[in-house]
Amino acid sequence: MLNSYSTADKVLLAVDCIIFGFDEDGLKILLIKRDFEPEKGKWSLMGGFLRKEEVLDDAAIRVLNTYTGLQDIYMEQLYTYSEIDRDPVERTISVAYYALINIENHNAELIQNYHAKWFSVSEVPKLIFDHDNMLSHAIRRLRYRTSMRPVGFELLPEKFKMSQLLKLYESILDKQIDKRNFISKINSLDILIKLDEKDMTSSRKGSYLYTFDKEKYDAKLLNNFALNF
Amino acid sequence: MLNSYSTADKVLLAVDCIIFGFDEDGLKILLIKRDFEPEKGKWSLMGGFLRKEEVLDDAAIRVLNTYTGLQDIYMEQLYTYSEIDRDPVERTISVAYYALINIENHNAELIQNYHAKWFSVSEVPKLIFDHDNMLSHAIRRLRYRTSMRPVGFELLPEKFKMSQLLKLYESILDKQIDKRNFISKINSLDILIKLDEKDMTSSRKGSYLYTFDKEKYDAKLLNNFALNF
DNA sequence: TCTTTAAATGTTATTTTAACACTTAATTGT
DNA sequence: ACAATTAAGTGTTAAAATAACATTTAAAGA
Repeated sequence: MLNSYSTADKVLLAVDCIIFGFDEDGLKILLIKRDFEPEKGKWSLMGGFLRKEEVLDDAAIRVLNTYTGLQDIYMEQLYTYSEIDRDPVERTISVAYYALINIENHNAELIQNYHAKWFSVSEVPKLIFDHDNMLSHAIRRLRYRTSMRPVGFELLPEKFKMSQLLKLYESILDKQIDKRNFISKINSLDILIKLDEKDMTSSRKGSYLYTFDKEKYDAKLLNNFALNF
Repeated sequence: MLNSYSTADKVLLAVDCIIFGFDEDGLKILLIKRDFEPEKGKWSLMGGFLRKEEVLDDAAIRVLNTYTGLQDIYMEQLYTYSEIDRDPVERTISVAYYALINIENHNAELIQNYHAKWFSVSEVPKLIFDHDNMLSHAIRRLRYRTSMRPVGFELLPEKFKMSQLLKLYESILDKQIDKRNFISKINSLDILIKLDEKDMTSSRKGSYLYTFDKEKYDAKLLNNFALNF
């Protein structure tokens, strides 16, 4: 019988979070060293089980908050993974989410307690279970998102240099982008505010700082466009 | 405690299938009239519960096969829905899949047994639970897919007219497309084989039939491209 | 004042896209 | 037989977007 609630099997549902950050070294993800069996001591995404009275989005937020102390974070559901033996302990279905966070804003203490560490996406160690698979899926999704919607507000500090934004796009798309073409395309989106302020730390000339125009940025987030670098 | 398998809640996991088809009237979806409570008699997507020993993809395939008799169908996981009260009987998380099928190939008898019916996407009745939401999500996804990868092989009969392919694109994207521009773009993809055969049923002049070059089609399916109509 | 360093800035050729209308092949009706 | 009908088939051009490319500038430090 297809549709009997009472006889249907129940399963464990987990959420796992792929947490992206960005700093001067490029695109990073946050991993934790598992402190329980199985695979204790191995690197892993941050995860937890869904609770009965909780929706998946909230479970993902809770997991992220538990490990990083962060709230109000950009998250998106990625995919649901259900291979029978993906978790060797017990059949567990996992819904993956990815988050974009500003590395400067996270709670370093919490991260230390959980033995968490930022890794460059190009230098990620072998992860437990099917987390490698989730990560590569998340990177593909982030690349796609970057070509269809603006990115940066979630990952950069409030004030940033154009060269930082360029580097962010280059690390996400994993390719070189012509500086002049990049600037004119970004400017055509009309989502940046150029400040009078300069950052003098990185060059003698100094470079202007920018912020995102949050309203225009959010408007662009809603309507997909194609931005080809 | 975040990670205790033994104390974590278990939940019911369902799959629901959004089944797209295409005929002379345009893009359609297959719905069933529920023959059990709750919401008996209302229109609904096809669904079923995940079994303990089954992966989600297989559950979606099983549900589709049960209602249509079809096998070897193009399906993609869409999204996982977890609102607390989305199913009034019991907390149920549902993983939605969408399928593209050739209407001509389905098993009409099975569909009759289950009181299934094809609806034009523009004339879909109110659906149970959050199925309306799933459907609009699926349409968005299908539109996106259509702009990034070829579509048609899964939905059209083996031999088809160029005008059918055009109409398929127009119904998916819900807009008029210039015939000449369409043909030159489709030809530039190099996925069609023009047959010597003509279909004489629709016009005095007759129109050439085409098939997809399956190998080239599948190759394009893997690498996203942007096709702007 | 000369050197150094990253920042800032525009132009042009190429490619892609969008807009647009007439001819053709065959059948049907007179 | 020929005129009318119907959907099929076919190219050109203007506009827009993209990609390629190099020099100048502002300030600090030697």
